[in-house]
Amino acid sequence: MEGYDKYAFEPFAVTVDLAVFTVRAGGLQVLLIERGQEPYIGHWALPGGFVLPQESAGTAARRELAEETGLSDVSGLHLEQLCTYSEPDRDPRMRVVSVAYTALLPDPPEPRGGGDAASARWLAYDGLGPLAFDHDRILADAHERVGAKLEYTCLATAFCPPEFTLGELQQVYETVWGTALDRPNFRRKVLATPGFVEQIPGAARLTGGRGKPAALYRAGDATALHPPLLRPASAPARPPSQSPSPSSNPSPEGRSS
Amino acid sequence: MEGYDKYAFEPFAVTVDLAVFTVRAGGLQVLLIERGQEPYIGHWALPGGFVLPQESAGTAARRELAEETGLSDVSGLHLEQLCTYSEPDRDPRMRVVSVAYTALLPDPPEPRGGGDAASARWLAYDGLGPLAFDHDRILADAHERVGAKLEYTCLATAFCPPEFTLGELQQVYETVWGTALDRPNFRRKVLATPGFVEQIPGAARLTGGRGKPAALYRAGDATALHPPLLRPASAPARPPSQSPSPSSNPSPEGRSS
DNA sequence: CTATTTATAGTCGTACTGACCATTAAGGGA
DNA sequence: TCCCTTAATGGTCAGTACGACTATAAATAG
Repeated sequence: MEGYDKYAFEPFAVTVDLAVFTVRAGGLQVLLIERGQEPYIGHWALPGGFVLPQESAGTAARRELAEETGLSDVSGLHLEQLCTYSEPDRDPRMRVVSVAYTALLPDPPEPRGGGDAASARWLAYDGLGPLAFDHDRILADAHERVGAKLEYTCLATAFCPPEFTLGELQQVYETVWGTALDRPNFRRKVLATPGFVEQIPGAARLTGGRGKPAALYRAGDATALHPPLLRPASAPARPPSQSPSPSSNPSPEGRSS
Repeated sequence: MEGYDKYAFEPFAVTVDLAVFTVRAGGLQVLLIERGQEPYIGHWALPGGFVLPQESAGTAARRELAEETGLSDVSGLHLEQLCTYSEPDRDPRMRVVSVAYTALLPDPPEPRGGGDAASARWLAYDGLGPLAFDHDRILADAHERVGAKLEYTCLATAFCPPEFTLGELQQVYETVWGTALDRPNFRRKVLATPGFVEQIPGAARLTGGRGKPAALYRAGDATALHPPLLRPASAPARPPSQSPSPSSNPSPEGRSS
């Protein structure tokens, strides 16, 4: 911070990029926009935009989240700073430093074309083609972060609507991790963690028609999971197959995919 | 990323700030510089500086680390991006977005006055007065991050010299967490984790004169701790008393201390 | 009515952990 | 020299957590 007058500094453009996840149709989906201009015209990219002069990056991220999803109230959603990407050549047009955020949505609406998004859509995380800029890497980092936070926080309820069954909560874990979990054991663990979920007395939901009705739960007030709910060491292969996260090294520097 | 021509954007200055920790004299110490000009003249601040036009934030952080510590080779040191701080008013002079990094050093030298640091010094983490800008918050976030990563990674060896005893390794945990740990249990846990440490055959070190000589160990090649080594729920009070982390909310937005 | 599906309840053995106790090997002081 | 202190090391034991598994209940599909 010393030496404002000793070092010349170059102005940077500062943007936010959003990796917005949801669990729908039994799979993990990501909100993406299709680029309508060069560079990377026709490629999918993460939604995002410039940080305005009077707002913080977090404020900008929440504003963009509202614009891109079309949701009128995004104040209750989970939004978390992921990492900042600053490779000098990550945007061929100019020097852009981007602060990436991750958001989790329960049961999202189809995105409207509002904001500056040409055409925003929910796409399955698996089998995504190459994204624009370094967004492959950002998305992989975001996926890894979300998967890790499911282990030791109560974050999974952020993917669920206000009332949910334990089966739906388990599907969140299975979808993000790409692994199958033992249902009785999962249930035992969740219920043994105070404040993770609380049962709604007398309520039950028919599970898509078949099977015994499941009790409904609300998110509790706990935020941490002690002890954590660790994902199995090796993924025992689940129906919606999951590509293993390509970023084994979480360091954000050193490469621009 | 769409709409470069629709939104006007204001240029930002982009800097890096470093929270550099070491364990010395039985306490946690931080590398700080004393500000020689307004604002916050006379206050202590985290070392840092501008990101240069042709470098990434990570490159800038490593360059600043070498300049401020006076170390000739910082390539092997642990350096990790922490968070980006972007409150519009965090620097009264201009709009500065700062990418914060955390570094861990074993047995560091006294900092020379090189680089642009007026006077850099190692200060005890406990009992620090208010720092310049929002550096109190950055430092608290860094401390919390380091403490958390000790739980589920093998990061603790980054605080230790190439050869160390298990007692020294335990002191790292106790110093960062501010809690006392049971020595036999700690030993059992560390040795039961494959690749955490490996014994140097036949080597032993006299522990400051008194007591049985301790075996020497090297850092292993493992990076993760499965299962994790969780810190005790409540801190059972250790000699170097530790101020509980003032940032219970890890979100980096919303306030500028 | 029967098979199927899903939720829920419980069992059992292993692994891990926290709280201890015991032994070994060094130095310091009377 | 003998004994005490200090620190490393080795071990026990019980409680908890967890993975694998079996069993029962309550709904629908045919």
